[in-house]
Amino acid sequence: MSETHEDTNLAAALVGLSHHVLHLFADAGRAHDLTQQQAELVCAVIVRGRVGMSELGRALHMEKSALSNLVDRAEKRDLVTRTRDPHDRRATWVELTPEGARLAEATHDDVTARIKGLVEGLSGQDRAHLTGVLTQLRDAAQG
Amino acid sequence: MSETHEDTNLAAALVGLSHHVLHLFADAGRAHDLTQQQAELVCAVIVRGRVGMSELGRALHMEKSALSNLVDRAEKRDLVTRTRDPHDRRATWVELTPEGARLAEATHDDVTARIKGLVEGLSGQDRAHLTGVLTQLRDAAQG
DNA sequence: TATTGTTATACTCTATAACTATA
DNA sequence: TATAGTTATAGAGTATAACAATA
Repeated sequence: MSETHEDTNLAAALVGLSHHVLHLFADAGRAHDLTQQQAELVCAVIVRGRVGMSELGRALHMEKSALSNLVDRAEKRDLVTRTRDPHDRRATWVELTPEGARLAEATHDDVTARIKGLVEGLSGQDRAHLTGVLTQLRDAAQG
Repeated sequence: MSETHEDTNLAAALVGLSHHVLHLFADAGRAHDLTQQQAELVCAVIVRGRVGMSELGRALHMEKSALSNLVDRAEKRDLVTRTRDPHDRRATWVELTPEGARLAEATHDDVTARIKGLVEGLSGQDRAHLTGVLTQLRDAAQG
């Protein structure tokens, strides 16, 4: 197999797997009456503790206006709260409510468990290697 | 690092990377005035040649009604056509129009190129290993 | 009866651009 | 001037359920 052809296979496998992984948020969220985007939002907040709108936009790859709307709806559903940063009054911090934290934890655990189930067919060596490579790729992508 | 902790890292890296990969469709599509979902649709069709609604729904992880709406809009924009299967008149085949095929090829090439750019920092050995593992995971996920 | 797909309804999500407030 | 975020508008995407047609 040529290198180019193999890269094409790599790309196809990565795209198919990415679809599957993000769909896990839809599945896990549905169990708690959260949309996929709401599930991604609360999981992104819980792993960061407290997070600004800009960082959240980068993490979720959303325009600031789309994120503002998403946070609006999440706030109405008592999942998150907004607070102003007193040191830079332009900035907003997003935090989970107790209810949001409860759903976020359940959803995050569910997604993580599903991913663990997905990779359990791999050898420990393959998993360790995969973790290193994926981390490197993700950091390169976000860098 | 414990195995459990390492699996958590694996899950986090996979989620972050999946976000990035699917966002490539949004970027690549925008260059041709396609939404992310339209870009995913025409790319899914071009790699399959001609495809039924059910298979498309599985590939894109969409409910049949959502897919029906997406294909409606794509048909209005002259990206795809629907034809009835004469052997099973319940079934519908989706094909690309010449215009749809042109945009699909450009978008697919663009996404593939971006993914190749992403993995070019890896050694040939790491890439080959990654291709094997990702293919295995994708097939397990879709199986 | 089961399957394939569409339609109806009511939301949620998103992009673009114009806007406010703060730095 | 630049940055952080919101609002307005209009359209795209989605889930649920009810529906029609075919197998």
